[in-house]
Amino acid sequence: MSLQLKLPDGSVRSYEDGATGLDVAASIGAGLARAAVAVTLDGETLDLNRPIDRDGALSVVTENTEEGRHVLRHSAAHVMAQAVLDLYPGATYAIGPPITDGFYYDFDIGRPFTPEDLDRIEARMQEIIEIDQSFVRESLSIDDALELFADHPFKSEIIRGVDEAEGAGATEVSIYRNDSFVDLCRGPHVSSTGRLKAVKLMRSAGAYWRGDEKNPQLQRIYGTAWEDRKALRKYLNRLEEAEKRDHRKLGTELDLYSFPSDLGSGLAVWHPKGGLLRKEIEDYSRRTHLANGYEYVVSPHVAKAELWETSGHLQFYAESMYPAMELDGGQKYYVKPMNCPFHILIYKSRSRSYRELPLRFFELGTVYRYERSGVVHGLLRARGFTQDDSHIFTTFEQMPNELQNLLDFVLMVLRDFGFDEFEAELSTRNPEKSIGSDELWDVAEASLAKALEKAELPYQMAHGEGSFYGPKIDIHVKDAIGRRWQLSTIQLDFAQPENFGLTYTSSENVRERPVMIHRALLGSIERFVAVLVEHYAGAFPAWLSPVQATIVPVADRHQDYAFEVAAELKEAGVRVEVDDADETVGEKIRRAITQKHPAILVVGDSDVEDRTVGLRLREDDAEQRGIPLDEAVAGLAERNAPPR
RNA sequence: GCCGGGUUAGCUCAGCUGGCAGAGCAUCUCUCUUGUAAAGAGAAGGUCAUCGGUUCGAAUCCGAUACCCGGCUCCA
Repeated sequence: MSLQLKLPDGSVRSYEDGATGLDVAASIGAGLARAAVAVTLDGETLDLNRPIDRDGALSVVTENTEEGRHVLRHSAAHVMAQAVLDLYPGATYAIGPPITDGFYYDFDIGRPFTPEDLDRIEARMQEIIEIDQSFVRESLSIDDALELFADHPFKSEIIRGVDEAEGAGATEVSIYRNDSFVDLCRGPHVSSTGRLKAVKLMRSAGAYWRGDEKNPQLQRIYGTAWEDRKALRKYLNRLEEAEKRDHRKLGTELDLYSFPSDLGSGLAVWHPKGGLLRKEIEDYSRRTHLANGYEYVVSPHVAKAELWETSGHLQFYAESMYPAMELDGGQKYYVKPMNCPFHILIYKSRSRSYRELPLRFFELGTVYRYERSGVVHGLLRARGFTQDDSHIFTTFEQMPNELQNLLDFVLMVLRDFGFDEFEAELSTRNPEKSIGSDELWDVAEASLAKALEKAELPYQMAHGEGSFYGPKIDIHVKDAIGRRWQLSTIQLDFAQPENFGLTYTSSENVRERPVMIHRALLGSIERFVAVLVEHYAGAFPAWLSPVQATIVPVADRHQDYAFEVAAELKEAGVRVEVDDADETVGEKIRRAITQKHPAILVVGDSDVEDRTVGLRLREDDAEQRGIPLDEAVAGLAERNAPPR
């Protein structure tokens, strides 16, 4: 009997019975065999040294692919657990999966790991790697496995979980041994520890068993593993680059905003430069909404408890709300965590006709949410923030078209801010807990999906992840260094129109219930600014730059002319600064560059005489001399114009 | 909220086992009058986060509080 394996290039090759993945890889090429860490057979990943027991489509997983690194990292996690169990008798281990860019393992050791512990563990791991122990797979019955892991309660719990989840069919689990270390594991693994060429432990942290804070807290160690030292170094450089772009750091360096501790956790103040950046974003937002059929509304920051009872927030959302203020003889008021009830009240302020729908109320609404103290994170997760929030009230029939237009609008806005890679997530009904008719949900989900397809937006389904009151789309952008950020959200709501008894009069003169769409495009201005700062590393497009041009007089005698140039630029709408400090030209240029100003104008003797400027643009990194002032002003004014 | 780490000048950070609080940059003053990434000199700047404790003596040790940072969502 021979084995028929179909390779990715479409060819079918025959192999001896009992051939392993490594044999197949070697038959294709020695280089491939060296780089191989596993194979996939009809989608199932197998160890390289596992005999292939059936015909199928086979491909070789190499170590420099995401899938291959997954295998490396999984094996590295085992080696780390082995090192910890070696070094700390009495420690017990929980789970250790590969994750994006690395791996972790959770331990119960009775105390936290210190940085010195990590050094020791990493050193021990190196020893294990150098010994080059083989990973050996075995299958065990559930009962045998329970016996083997009798001293390790977390493992036992997992085994019992496998037993229940897979029902009568699954009576076996697999384990992997290397030397005396044994771990419950589905695999696959590299053939031996020597394959781990670039492993580094990153940090330790507390983590709850199965992520649930009611469970005991374990000690987690995060590490990373790559196919070679070079790839590891590249990853570490990437982390460094991300750190340089950190919006909290750049916010201080560029004097945009700060988080005074006297204010309280999660609350920011915006300095003049940050204020300007923010104003540009807000102006753009108002402008484009007004140009796209939205009506601008304004609502207060507090409202009576009854409003939040009607909306259901006090019932479902109370722990994220700032506590009540009591006044007027016991009347309770809450600071708003959301803007929707106010827009609903505007809708309800008079009777509505089908002729006015869809109604689109837009507001830059500032809300306050009591985020748990451990999760606030600069502007990305704050306790007070302003949403570019809108609520659209539409008939059921109009909904598909409205969603289509909305999605186009979202993408236009995100593109205007310099994002061009998007990904969406469509969250659908959870039948266990949701309100509204099947028809409502089906049409809504189909409309969302159709809108995504028409906009040619790649999307993933998040089945059952919709909230109880409606399905939603979240839109993620990819930034300049490849990170994903969730920004926009479009959320259908079948509950609030019901809660507030919203109606409109149809063409047949009957009362109908509108559908409500919540949506925020930038998300929150705060979070959006944070993402912009990190995306551009502080070097914003000219239209968003707080300072659009710096004028550098060469000597004191050029200052009058410098201010004249500044006045002309200001006249043309350019945000300009004159750096008249008692410093050298080089120093002033350096300051402007460090502050990421998009244009620097140097003026000296010849410029005063000829009414010209020396111009240095951020992207050119070289100066042009003797540009006529009129030309420079017109050029800068044009370059600084917002996208619309 | 929980686990761990942290908070020293506007910023970045030194300050060892308790014994007179420091540097660089920024700021201010003076000199220099400058043509594309840091001119020179001097000065000023601190309740060592806050409150309490231990001690002859606390930035340093202990406790509480506030704030910050890393995690707690990748599932054998």
